[in-house]
Amino acid sequence: MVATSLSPANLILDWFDLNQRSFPWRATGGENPNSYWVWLSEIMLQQTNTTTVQPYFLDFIKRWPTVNDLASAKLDQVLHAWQGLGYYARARNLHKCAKIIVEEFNGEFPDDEKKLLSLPGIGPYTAAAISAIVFEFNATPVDGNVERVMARLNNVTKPLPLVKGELIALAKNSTPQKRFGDYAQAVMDLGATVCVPKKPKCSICPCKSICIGFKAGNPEKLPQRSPKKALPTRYAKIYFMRNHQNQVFIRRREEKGLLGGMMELPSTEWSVQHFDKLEESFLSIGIVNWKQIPNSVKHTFTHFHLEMQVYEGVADENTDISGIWCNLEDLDKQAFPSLMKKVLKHAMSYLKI
DNA sequence: AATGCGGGGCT
DNA sequence: AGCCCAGCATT
Repeated sequence: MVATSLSPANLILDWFDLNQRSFPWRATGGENPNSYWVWLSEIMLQQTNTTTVQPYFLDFIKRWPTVNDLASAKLDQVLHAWQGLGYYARARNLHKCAKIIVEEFNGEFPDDEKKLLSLPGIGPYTAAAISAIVFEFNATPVDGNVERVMARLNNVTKPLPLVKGELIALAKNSTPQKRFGDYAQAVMDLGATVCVPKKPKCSICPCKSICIGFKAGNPEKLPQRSPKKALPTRYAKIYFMRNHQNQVFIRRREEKGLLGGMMELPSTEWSVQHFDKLEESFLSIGIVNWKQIPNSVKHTFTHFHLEMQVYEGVADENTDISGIWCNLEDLDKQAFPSLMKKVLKHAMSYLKI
């Protein structure tokens, strides 16, 4: 049946069979996927590349081989292991979800897409991915890869996010009535290795003959996106404060919001006002002789740039603010986000410690 | 529907 | 410097 074998789904599945990629979370041969591994990897892979995820994944399953082990861990241990991976709400929800799986689902992930969707950190994409990959349900996970492949195959030229619903419908309609897990991974693999955002490799694409976007001539322009706003810049002064025992003052950020639950050095407000307009409350809390460290630390978040001037000083014995005095050699045991690692490196490099 | 939420690896 | 990414939660 030529018409069937030339369907996009069959072309993609045939390509997948010849181009299997190996990942530590992916089942090989005939073995069943490990639901804990699939779930953990899918959470890590939200907005994050496989190359970035792989070492974190291996570290996690070594520390916590089962969902029961993860549920028994302290949140701070999980945040520490997650440090550098970003989107820290994922780590908090991961831990919360593990506890629910153990306490309410007897340690087993529910074989029900709606129940999966109700769990913290699991949205439409992840619920569909687990349903298809672990349970072989008829589910269609739609991520950025799938959106791009669908937009090009069907030459959808209207911009995201306007056409998101349309792309989801196209993805569902092209899902074959077989091999749901393989197909879900096949489309994403195609998007990650062939139908890539820049300079797609159409010459080796299994769908070249049926791709309307390719036929139209500019698949690399798809999907279109609505223009984004320029990021504002915020400024702050941040304080590398030691005491006479040569300990560093650190504290924990609030559980919610930006870098929630992670450790930080104290700083002024992160203000759109420039440095010279910033309040300098830390200059008056019993510190002698703050010195500004030359240059600044720059960092970019999802929605703003941040530029920080770093100050160093030694606190007198009466300094009384809320936080932790941390030994220098214990700093790497703390759950610092990348920004704080940059600041620490900047200060300690300057101070030669 | 819009916004907040990291960080790294491309070009 | 801008782009993208195996998205979710909140409002």
